[in-house]
Amino acid sequence: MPQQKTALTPREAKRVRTRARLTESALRLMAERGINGTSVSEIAAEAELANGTFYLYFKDKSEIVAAVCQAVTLAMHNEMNSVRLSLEQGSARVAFGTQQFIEIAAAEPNWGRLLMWAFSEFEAIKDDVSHYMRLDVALGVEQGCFTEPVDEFVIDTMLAILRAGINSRLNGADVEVGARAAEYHLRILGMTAADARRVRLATDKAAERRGS
Amino acid sequence: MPQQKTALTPREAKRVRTRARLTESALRLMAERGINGTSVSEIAAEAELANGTFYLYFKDKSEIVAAVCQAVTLAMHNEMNSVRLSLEQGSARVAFGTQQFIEIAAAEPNWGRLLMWAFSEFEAIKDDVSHYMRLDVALGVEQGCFTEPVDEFVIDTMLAILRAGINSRLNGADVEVGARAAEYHLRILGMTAADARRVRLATDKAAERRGS
DNA sequence: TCAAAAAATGACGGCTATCTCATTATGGGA
DNA sequence: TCCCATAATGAGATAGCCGTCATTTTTTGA
Repeated sequence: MPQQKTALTPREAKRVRTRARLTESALRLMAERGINGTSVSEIAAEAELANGTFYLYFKDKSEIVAAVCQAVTLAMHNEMNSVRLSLEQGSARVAFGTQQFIEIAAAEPNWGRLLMWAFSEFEAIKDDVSHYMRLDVALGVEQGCFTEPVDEFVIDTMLAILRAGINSRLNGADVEVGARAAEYHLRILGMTAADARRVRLATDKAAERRGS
Repeated sequence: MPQQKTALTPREAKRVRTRARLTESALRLMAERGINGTSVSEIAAEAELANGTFYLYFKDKSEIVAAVCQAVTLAMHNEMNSVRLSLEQGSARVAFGTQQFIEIAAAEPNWGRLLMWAFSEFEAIKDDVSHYMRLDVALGVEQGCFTEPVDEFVIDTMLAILRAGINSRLNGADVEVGARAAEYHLRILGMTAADARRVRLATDKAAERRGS
């Protein structure tokens, strides 16, 4: 692969750095105080820039909100994709994805907390988060793992459970809520409680074997 | 029972009427634009009152928010309590409560929409909504209907599913999402899919027999 | 009928937020 | 070295909201 890593002029590099400082500041503040609870001037101050500088990098506040939310969900998915994609059963991918998503949110609380706020204050986040979930569910349906009819309501319900799991975990709940959320997902999709547990346990082992 | 219906002086009656106009206006606007998205002056204007009049009836905005949210959850619970309390099984109460709560929210969309906003913008609503849910779940546990350990996370998950159900229903989904949410609740609580369906169907019949 | 009490008014001060723009600082390269 | 494109600044224009209060209007009941 062509390594054009630093094909950036010094000027471009500075631009990239400053922009990153803004998004990182925005992430920190928004995770703590919420999206609506964070002002542009606060973001700029946190990045040690003047208010007006912000607008050289983002058209308005909604633009940085979208950028930060997208960056976070992308980072979270990247962090689990190699293992996730190595699993061949849709049911296993659902179980792993759910558990792992919650664990990453707990390990990187700023990501998790931003997500919690975004679920309330930035509707579009749901599309980003549910994207991979939909793929995994579709795979499982194709393979006949899931009997329940899979429609929008099922996805919404799964998202709601995922959210509850992240929230519990951020508030100090035990690791096992991830496992429970994963099993709940499988049960919602039509598997028996016993099968759900079996798949989840098997997935745990497989993931451990392949995990970093 | 002593009928002291109009033991109100004319002055008191006017006060009550004006206050009601304010809460009704607040409900309408907040259901439409959200709680944070509705200003005190808008509420006053909708009630055809001046801005300052609002503050003769409520200390501040948070006070009317609490009043409206409490009134709505109370009204919703009242609307289903007679049937709900006549059911003897905790599992039946959970099934009926869930389904009915969603149906009432759909039949009275302002109530439903306010609830949706409140879930995001007025945390305390969760206590009001989950209050009866907790009682019904506890009853079921006592009766041995539910095998799953019942802790905060189960309640949070159930609330999340309830919310997803109301939301779907308000967005035009079919009545059956209520039934599905009810069955999901029972499954989360440890019942098999088959048992959940059986209980839900039996509850439907019992409720129909006793329903108004 | 009419004075006193209660209800209602709406302009206003204080605050905070967004976004603009004339101006200044910086640093890359001819 | 020093010019100039680019980056950064921060005061200010505009707007919205909250909550107050001196004033006016309405209503009651003697």
